[in-house]
Amino acid sequence: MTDFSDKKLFDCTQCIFRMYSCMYMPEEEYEKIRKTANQLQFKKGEVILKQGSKTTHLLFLHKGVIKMNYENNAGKNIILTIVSGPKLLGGANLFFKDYNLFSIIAVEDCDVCLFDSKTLMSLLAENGSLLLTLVERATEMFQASIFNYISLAHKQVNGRISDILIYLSEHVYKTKQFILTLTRKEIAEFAGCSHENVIITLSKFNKEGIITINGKEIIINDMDKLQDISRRG
Amino acid sequence: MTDFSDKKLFDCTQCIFRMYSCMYMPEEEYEKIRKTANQLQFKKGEVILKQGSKTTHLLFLHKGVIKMNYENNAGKNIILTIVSGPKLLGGANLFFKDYNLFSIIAVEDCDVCLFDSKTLMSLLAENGSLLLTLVERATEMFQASIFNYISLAHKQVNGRISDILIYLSEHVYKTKQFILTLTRKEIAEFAGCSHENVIITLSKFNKEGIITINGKEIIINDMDKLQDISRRG
DNA sequence: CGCGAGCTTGACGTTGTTCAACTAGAGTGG
DNA sequence: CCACTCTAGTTGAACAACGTCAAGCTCGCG
Repeated sequence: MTDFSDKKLFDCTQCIFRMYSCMYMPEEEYEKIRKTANQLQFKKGEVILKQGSKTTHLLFLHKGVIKMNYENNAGKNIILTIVSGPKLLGGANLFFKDYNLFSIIAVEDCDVCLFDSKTLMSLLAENGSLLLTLVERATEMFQASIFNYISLAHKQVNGRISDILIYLSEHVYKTKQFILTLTRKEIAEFAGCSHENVIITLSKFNKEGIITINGKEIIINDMDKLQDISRRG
Repeated sequence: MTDFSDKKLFDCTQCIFRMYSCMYMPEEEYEKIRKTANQLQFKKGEVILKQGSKTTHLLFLHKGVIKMNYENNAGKNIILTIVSGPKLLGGANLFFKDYNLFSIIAVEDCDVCLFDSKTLMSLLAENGSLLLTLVERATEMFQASIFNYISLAHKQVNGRISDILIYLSEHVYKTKQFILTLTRKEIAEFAGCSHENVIITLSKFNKEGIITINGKEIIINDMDKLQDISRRG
């Protein structure tokens, strides 16, 4: 984690969070929030918000990829979702609990802004339109979570891995040819199966020509077939 | 579905939704919402909100038990969660999409109030504190959904059925001895397994004395053991 | 009485986990 | 510069978990 305190890592005038805010509140009001902001850079693997800690901050992910990780009481890791910036995070916790239900961990190097949630909430209580917008954005992860849930509940590993490949391609890396920054073990934690099973399934897809694997690089050759496998389960 | 139009089925002054509302807005404002309200009774099995239909209403469940049901494109039903009143529902969809992501179906006879969402939203935009409260209540289902997701992802059927029994006992029927209004098939759709497997697991728990089954009635004898099975997966 | 829906049980095959062994690459220290 | 270790990836075999199928059972209802 790197903190440059007074120095600004990224330009606040370009910030999407600011854009939302200033649609609904005067610049001076936004300044109150911005003053509580803390620009940070996280390296791959670093914990941004820790499960169980107090929810003192709302988090805006400018750039990079994170995983939402839940560690159960048996010490097993479960990946709830993978998200790439720019996106508002942590609102999930904000409306529920005074502690984080899960950890947010950098999967790639990330640029992040932390906002003091108390200041923000007090402003939001007086500005319903902004709150509505933020709630809409912040709860996006829940929708992803529900569809993951459906995928896990009624599909076997073939279908789940297909779902994950499609999701990564469309929502995280935003291209059909990407460098997989997740390990096989992490994919297993996302798919809810053993890492051996991930390997077997991926190399099966590779042999069948649906995808091409070059080390860490994955190319999706036949998106239709992948979607077909996903549909069948 | 029964609609008495002018007649009032239940007393609005006792309504929890009204209680929330009037904490933050004058009675006259609340009256605007109440005028759009539609008191309805649904019988077991009736669809209250249909998946895919427009989200024109927010739903307040006064009394009864409902299931949130997702039908996938293969025609399979998946139960996202089971909820008993009094509870605010449909907020989930409200903040995402202009159509319902899933159906809400009565599992027991239900007393329900439907509110026009446009009227409500316009009032909410000017009343952040109420909105915050509603968001907190309405998004409760997401938290349940996440924990179901975790349960499904990394537990086998023993653990999942335990989770469901604990959940039903603590959050739906609110007692350790209850009449199961769900069929074995519905439990299977909730747990993500075959209905035969539900039966086998339940009768195993019965033989081991953890629960007692008398037809539709279930008594949880050993909650600790159930929680232990849930923990181990 | 007969019918259908929900429930139950056992046999059997498929799917997925676990375990163990092996390979390759990256980092470390003598 | 090489041996050592650690991590990630890979593969196959044995075994357990789970779904599917088929049959029979009970209960409520027309």
